[in-house]
Formats: sequence, C-alpha cells, structure tokens
Amino acid sequence: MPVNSSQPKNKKQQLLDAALALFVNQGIYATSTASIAKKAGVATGTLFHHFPSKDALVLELYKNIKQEFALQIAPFELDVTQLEQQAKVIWQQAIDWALANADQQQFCLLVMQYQPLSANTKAQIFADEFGFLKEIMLFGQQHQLIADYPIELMLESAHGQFLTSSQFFINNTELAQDTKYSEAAFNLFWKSFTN
Amino acid sequence: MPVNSSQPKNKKQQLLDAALALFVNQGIYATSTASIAKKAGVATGTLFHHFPSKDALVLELYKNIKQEFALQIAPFELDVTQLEQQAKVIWQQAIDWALANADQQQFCLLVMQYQPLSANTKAQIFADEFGFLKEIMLFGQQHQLIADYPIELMLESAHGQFLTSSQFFINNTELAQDTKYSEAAFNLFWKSFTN
DNA sequence: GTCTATAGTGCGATAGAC
DNA sequence: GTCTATCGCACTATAGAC
Repeated sequence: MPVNSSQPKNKKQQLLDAALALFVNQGIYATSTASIAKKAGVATGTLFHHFPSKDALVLELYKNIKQEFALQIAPFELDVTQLEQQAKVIWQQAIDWALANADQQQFCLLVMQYQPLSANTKAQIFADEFGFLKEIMLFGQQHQLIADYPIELMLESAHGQFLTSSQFFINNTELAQDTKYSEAAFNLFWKSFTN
Repeated sequence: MPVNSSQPKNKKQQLLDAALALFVNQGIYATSTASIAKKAGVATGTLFHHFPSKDALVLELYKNIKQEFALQIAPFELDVTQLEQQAKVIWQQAIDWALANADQQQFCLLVMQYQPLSANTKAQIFADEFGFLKEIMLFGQQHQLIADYPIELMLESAHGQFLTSSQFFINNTELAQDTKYSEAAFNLFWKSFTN
C-alpha cells in the first residue's frame, strides 16, 4: 500500500511538529492540547487518538529528537592517535546539529526541567542513546589522554558544557561562524578533560 | 515598633518558604497558589495581598535567593599571585552553598526554564549580582593566567559548569565529601580556563 | 481515523466582611 | 492584614456521529 497522496503528511507527524514549535515558544505547561491540535490543523479528539495523554506526546517527541541527534554525532571507530581530532569532530557535529535544530535543542532543555517525565525515564533515554560517549572517555583514560577523574562526573560535565555552548551559539547565531568563538568553545571543553 | 512577638514569622515569609518547597517538589507550573497558601497556613486572599500575582511571588523568591548566594561567594580582594587559590575558595563556597541550600539551587534551575519570567529579567539579576565574576576573569586575562577566550563565552561556560557540578553533588550527596570527586570537579572547571 | 461538542476539573484572581 | 466565598475561565480528556 503506497503512502497517502495528499500533501499533508500523516496527522501524527503534524501534531508532533506543531507541538514542538509551541513548546519552544511558550513552554510545555503553557501549551494546551487544544492549541497543538489547532496549529496542526486537526481536532483535539484526533490528538488523543494518537497519544493517550499530553505527556505521552511529550515523551515521544523527546525520544525521537534524542534518537536523531545521537545518530548525527555517533562516531565510526576510535583511533588513539587521533583522539583529540575525533573529539573535535564529534563536538562540532553536535554544535552544528544544535544550531541547525535550535527548536529541538531548546525543547530538550525544557524537558530536562519538566517534572511530569520522571528523572529515570530521561536517564534511561540518555544511557540508551549516548553510551558511546562513556566508551570514548574510558578509552581516553586507558591511553592516558584523558584525566583520571570519576567517569560519571566527567559525563555530566561534558553534557553540561555542550548544553552551555550550544545555548550560547543559539542565542548569538552570528558568533557561531566566528572561529575565535567556535575554537574557544571546543578548547574550553577539551582542556577541562586533558591530563 | 518592635517585631511581632508571636513565633510564626510574618506571613509573607511563610508564603515564600512554602512556595519554595512546593516548587522544588512539583515544579512551578504544577504548584497552585491555593496549595502555597494552604502549606503556609494562610488564606489564598492573603497571598494575593502580599503578591500581585503568582509570577511576582516567583520573581521575588528568585531575587532573594540570588542575592543571598552572591553575598556568600563574593570575594574580598584580588591577588594576582593567588588567583587559582582564590578561584578554588570561591568555587568551593559556591558548591557548599548549593549543597546546604539544595532547594534554593533546584529552584534557580527551574526558573532558568520558566518562561513567564523574561530572559531579560533574569539576565539583569545575574549581571547585578555577579558582576564580580567578570572582573575576576578580566583580571586573570590581564595577568596571563586565564586564556584569552571571549569573555561572554567564558562566563556562560563557568556558570554552566557550576550548575552541572552542583547538580551532580546534590544528586549524589555522599560523594561531595570525597576529595577525589570534589577536587576533580574544581579541576574540570579550572583547567578549562587556564593557559 | 477524524470530527464536533461537551463533561468535569482545577486554576488565578477578586469581593467584601471583619 | 487576613479571612471566606466564589467568579469566570481554560484546561485535559471523553463520547458518539460520520
């Protein structure tokens, strides 16, 4: 069976797209299901046909975004002689993704403080998608390239530094092209971990 | 005129205290003005006598906390020969404050993503209370102790690293006493800025 | 699968007595 | 300054026709 021929994609995706735009502009709590449905051009009943609740919609949106992001930045293979270079590539891909998908990035920040989704749920999604980051750090430690700090602390720190820098460039897009800024951002990140 | 003799402090403070506890446990949006008044042991009308709106209460609470925190960590005088040591003292005071005032710290994190308070309002409070951080960084750059990265980026990075580390220790209180962790946290912070 | 219509709930804020 | 009582509104979610 081929896909529907009409140009509006399936209504579920329209709802997710509309929700993302509204969440980022107004916050998650401040966005009503009715307004999501209206922006998507469907009825409220349709929203609740596709998602059992507002929070189920939030969760699915969050999972989709984290999955897509992880796909973008996950590396191929590790090379000890090129670890800093590889880290730089991953960092820059991550920053570029955040800049090209500023709404998605902002939404992830909102979800971090959105309490109806439990901390466990979010931690599980993070562990599922970003296990390779832990591998890289352990690899770097084994080869004396990365300082011997506790790994959980380093993971949190790396995540925090990425959020901070991407947020900075999203709020100052004109500076993202300025190598003085983009190289400083990576150096701030990388130097904190090196021996 | 002496202060009121009855042991409940003034009701305005009771309302602020109750609000903080509820906000941290449930989030700001999820906490109703009625529940704040109930927890404070006063009527809802009393809340709206002291604060024109829920958001005015949120803002006053936020200002009070930021002010108290800045008082705790602001330094005395700068000494170029001891900059790292001074930074370490400030960092540790900040982490200690966050641990001893975990609710206040969590609330600041919630406010960061609370959109009814404008970004301008929050930035203004930050600039008012934490101007001395910028002074320290410029001082360190002038004396070649701190890398010559753009100052706004460094300020954001420092703030982000503090939030990340304090959050980690609040979620893992038993590790805060472990010097392996506390020194790693400072080193992650400090090394990112040094030449 | 999508719609209209609405049930049921809980919110922020106000009025007015004391 | 504090209370009780309540208004008016907007929200999530459901029911039932098509």
